[in-house]
Amino acid sequence: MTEKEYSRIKALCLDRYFCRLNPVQREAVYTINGPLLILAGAGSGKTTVLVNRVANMVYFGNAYSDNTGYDSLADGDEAFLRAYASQESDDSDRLRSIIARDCVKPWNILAITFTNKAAGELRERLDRMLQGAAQGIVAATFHSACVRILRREISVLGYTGSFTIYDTDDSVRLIKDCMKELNISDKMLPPRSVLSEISSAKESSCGVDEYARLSADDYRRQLIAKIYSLYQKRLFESNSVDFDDIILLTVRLFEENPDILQHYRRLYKYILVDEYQDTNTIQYRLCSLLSSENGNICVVGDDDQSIYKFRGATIENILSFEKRYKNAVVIRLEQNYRSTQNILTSANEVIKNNRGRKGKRLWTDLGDGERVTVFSAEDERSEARMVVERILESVRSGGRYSDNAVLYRMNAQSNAIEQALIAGGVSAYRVYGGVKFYDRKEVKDIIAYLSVINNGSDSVRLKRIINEPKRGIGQQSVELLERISQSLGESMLEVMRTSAELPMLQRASSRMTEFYSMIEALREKSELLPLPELLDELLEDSGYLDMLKSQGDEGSQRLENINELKSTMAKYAENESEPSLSGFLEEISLYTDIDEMNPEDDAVSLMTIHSAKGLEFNNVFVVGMEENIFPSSRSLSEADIEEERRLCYVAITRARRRLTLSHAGKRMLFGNTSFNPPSRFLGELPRECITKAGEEPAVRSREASSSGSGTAGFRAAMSGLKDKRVSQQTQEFSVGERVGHNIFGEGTVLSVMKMSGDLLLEIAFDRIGTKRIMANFARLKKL
DNA sequence: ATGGGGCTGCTTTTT
DNA sequence: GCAGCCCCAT
Repeated sequence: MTEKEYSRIKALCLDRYFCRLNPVQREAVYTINGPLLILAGAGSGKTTVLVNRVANMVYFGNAYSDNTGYDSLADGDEAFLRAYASQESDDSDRLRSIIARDCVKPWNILAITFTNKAAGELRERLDRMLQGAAQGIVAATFHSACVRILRREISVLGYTGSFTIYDTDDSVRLIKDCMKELNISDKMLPPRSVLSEISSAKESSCGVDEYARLSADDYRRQLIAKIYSLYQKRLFESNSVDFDDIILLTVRLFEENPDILQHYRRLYKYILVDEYQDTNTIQYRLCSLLSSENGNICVVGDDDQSIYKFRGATIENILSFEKRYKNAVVIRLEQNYRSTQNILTSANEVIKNNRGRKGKRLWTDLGDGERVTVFSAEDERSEARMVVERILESVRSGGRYSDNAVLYRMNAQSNAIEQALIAGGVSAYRVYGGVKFYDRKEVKDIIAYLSVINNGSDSVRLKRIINEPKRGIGQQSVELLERISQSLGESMLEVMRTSAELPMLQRASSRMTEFYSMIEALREKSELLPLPELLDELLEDSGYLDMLKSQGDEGSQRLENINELKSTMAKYAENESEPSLSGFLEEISLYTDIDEMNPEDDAVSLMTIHSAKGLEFNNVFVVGMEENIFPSSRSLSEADIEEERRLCYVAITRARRRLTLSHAGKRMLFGNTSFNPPSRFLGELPRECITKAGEEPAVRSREASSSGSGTAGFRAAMSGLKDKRVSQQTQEFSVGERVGHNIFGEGTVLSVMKMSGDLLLEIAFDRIGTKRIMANFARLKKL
């Protein structure tokens, strides 16, 4: 057999093996070495490609491109290959044994995703496709992959392996403490914004020293630099890391320890990154550290679905992949297997208005399908009623509740929909997001107890429970205790143990040693008892159970939540080969409730568009398509608007068969009413794909304006201003009066209030909706 | 040390 | 419109 012929037959065999894929998908599957960028449009079968590509790596290795051995085929092999290619044989094991070359070992593959859910799905599909051969492949989130590395290696950075992972709430508490210690008022500098500043510094791999260096001429940044530095010191003393540290410390570990880096480079020879458009600078750096030697990095993403810029994601990573990796292969998956053409054309037309994109057009062979409905409602209540009617209609004609999803820009919008569902007799719905299970106070308290048992240095969580339930260790004592602990360089728990010997703590010492003994006893039990039993002991010994029992109905509700935590624990203990307290804490600290989504239960899904990414539904409603809502009133720059538009693109492409977009002329939100014109995105939909419906004319509804609104100056003038109750008339402007503004156009005054020598007006502009502005600043004209 | 009342604040949020 | 947080009064 000639080499050419062998190569041809071999390709036919592989094509047959991967016959469920389209040719472009197969190309991606065959490209296993070197940098590869897969631009995967929504619904283009990206996970299928990833799974098949891994299968190809493990089963066939370089078979596709490696032609060696064509001249030394065993007797019958050639006939077999021809038979296999023409579907006369199904013996893929034999195919493998003939053509496979340098197969990749499963444990040399690291697949990184963003959510636990995506990681779980990937793992499951790999298992299904590869069966036992998938053993050893690491499919994990960025965070869990890094935690795994840190647990082994972090001692070289001075932490110990049992470190605690702080969530946002813990971090804010710690920031507050630091600010108090530094005498920085939280009025001037809100702790949350300090945290987000520190977080974005970490996301662009900017450490404490570098941050301080870059802050020389900015007072605010100087303050933050001080807080950042103390915050980091306290984290270290508590043997704790925050979410961003997980990645940052891993990168630092690699950069400062070439031998460790070398080890992981040899381990993870093949790296796959899903949702690459959502990676931030530090994640990029991590990937490039790991892959720069082998160059085997495959990233999958869709620049049009990048919606997490506000969390530090930089679309640059995907846009400049080809520049960073010179020999990168780029493959575009544009065939969509999810939606009808009307939906896809709508999505294409909307996203076309963005400038910074790679450019692609989704298509399908599923046919045009129904037109997209654009519904105009009078207010949010009738909008919600319309949604419910249509859901009921779809269920009446044979659909399931779970075929339906209602998507909105922000969680606060869920209420109106929920009310209407209840009113319409639909109890089969589930609201995702909002208050999360692990955010509940009692759950956090119990987790704090467990954290202290696991890591005695964890001072933030110790402080959370030291007097919960009340045991007479008040704020005064805690502050004293903390100061002593800091000056002695010992953990608070340790100081409590020896409190009897410290004159300053004499008064509270018996209660402190008692608390110490309780924790110590529980720690000993934690080494002997199964986790759920440890939890029982904890509830008993700490007095938490008694406290809840005395709280009546609310207490028993809380106890129920704790029991739910207990069953999560039991489940964990069952599934894990070596269950441990620290393992459990780690798992739940990296867990969110959208992971809970259960395709089994037949319920309407209510969620933000952000949470809907990656999901699909037959029948999708996007409500609140209004200026100032979607796009949000906070998005003023063109870049912000583009991100909103991508969000709109994500929303549209969730729909498989039917899509309804709606807006309300009048909406009650956060306790006041606003009149907003339809979203500009509605105006970008192609006429031939939509049907208009609804209760026009809503109050003051006009054509969507597509012009950008506002300027940096106005943004500055408006930021930080808060609306207080609707107030009485003042001498200059009165409610109901018509006014003109040189940028926003004409509008009606909704409310007026005095504010620092000026007037804060709330005005419903005809063209761009309700805005709050300062009268003097805005140079309003009376009409 | 604790409990209640008023004031603030508020997109989105993979981990 | 609501919840969480801070402060104050007890």
